[in-house]
Parts: sequence; structure tokens; C-alpha cells
Amino acid sequence: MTSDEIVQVCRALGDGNRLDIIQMLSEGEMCACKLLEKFNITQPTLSHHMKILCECGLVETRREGKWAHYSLNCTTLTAFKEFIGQLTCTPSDVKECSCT
Amino acid sequence: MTSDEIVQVCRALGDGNRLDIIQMLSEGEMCACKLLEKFNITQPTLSHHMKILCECGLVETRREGKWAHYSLNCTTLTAFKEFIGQLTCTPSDVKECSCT
DNA sequence: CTATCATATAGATATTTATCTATATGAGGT
DNA sequence: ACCTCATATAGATAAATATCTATATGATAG
Repeated sequence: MTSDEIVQVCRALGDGNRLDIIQMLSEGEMCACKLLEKFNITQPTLSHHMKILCECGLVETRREGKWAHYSLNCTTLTAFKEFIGQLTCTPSDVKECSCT
Repeated sequence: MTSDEIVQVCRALGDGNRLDIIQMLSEGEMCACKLLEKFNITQPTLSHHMKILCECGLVETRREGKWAHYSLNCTTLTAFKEFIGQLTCTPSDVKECSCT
């Protein structure tokens, strides 16, 4: 996963509604209509958010007749979790500032 | 860590320059001047990015004379990693769409 | 005290984005 | 064929944001 792809995932998660959607999908597949019930947004706005979540690869769509079922994409989620997991805050030795 | 705080961290990470900064700080504390050398941005722009990273709690500043040393904040980073780590993509049973 | 250096703030601007209303698409049912 | 329902797209708009130049702040050196 490239740095740009990570940025895109972070942008996607950087919205309250979308983060809530992701948390719901973490509990399993859910259809658009069900998601729509849970939020105070219009249908086109939900559609827009789902598009962003899909485009960054975090979410995938299963279409069944007129319904759209969304779920988390394991490949992307796992790669993202790995990336974040690798960040460390081990306090290294205090260094001199070597500028100038 | 509230959902809103997670959103703020994600927004902070949703920029290529800032993500790169975080990756550098993951290797240990670094001063502003050193960071500035690595990017193709002006000093005020770097300052702006650092402010955003600090405001979301991911980064902390240690001031030493005229130099500012930045490092990752362990508390926030750990909480964020935990949040992301908890997301799961276990494919649950395919459910009927129970709308109308 | 003054000049210099590192960083922060102010203000401007172009781009992105979250949201809405209106409309299109496309699948099923009658 | 036609109507209805679920979802997507188009277009508009207000708010947020990434960047710059110019300037302020505050520490250190002479």
C-alpha cells in the first residue's frame, strides 16, 4: 500500500459520518437503506460518502437487485491496520538540533 | 478517545506531507528545521502542518531555546492504534436487506 | 541594545469538500 | 409497457483547507 493510498484512506476516515459508517460495517455487511436510517443525511449524501469509502478501497459493494450491500474490504483494512500499527513512539535519545 | 478525536487524527493524517512527517517522527524526535529540509514547502506551511498535528494530539513539542523539537505523543498514538486495530472485516453471514 | 536566527501568526487565494435539491438509472412487480 | 422503489449522478453552494508572502515573536550572540 503506497503512502498516497494511506492518505486516501485517512481522508475517507476523516469525517464523522464516514467513521461511524465504518464502525457499523465492522459489525458486518449492511445495506444502504439500513445505513440511511441511522444518519441524519439525505440519500445522495450517503451515496457520496459510500463512493468515497469505496474509492479508497476500504469498502466494497455487493449488488443484489435494487439493493446495495456494503462491507469492509479485508485486504485494504488489513494493510491499513499494519501501516498504522507500525508507527512507533519509542522515545529515542534527545538529539541536538543540527541545523545551520 | 472519542469518535471526534479519532476523526481529527484521521484528518491530520489525510495529507501527504503530514503523513510523511509522522513517519519521520516515528523514527524519533526531530526539530522543525530538520523537517523543513526534507520537504518542498515553506516554513510557514510546515508550521501550519505541525500545528494541526499537535492539535489532534498526535505530536508534541519540546521547546529548547529557539528550536522546536517534535515527537509522537505515545498516549494518542496508542489510543489511535487501538481504535483502528479494533476494526474487523470478518465476513458475517450474508443478510437479507430488511428495508421496507 | 541591536542584529540575527528559528518559529509562529496574519491575511490572501485557489482548491477541495460536505451537503442539499433535482434528476437519472435500473431492477421488480402489476 | 408502466409504475415504484433503491441507488447514483449532476449541479449548486457554503465551509474548510493547503499554500503562499509578509510580518510578528522570542531567544541568543555580539
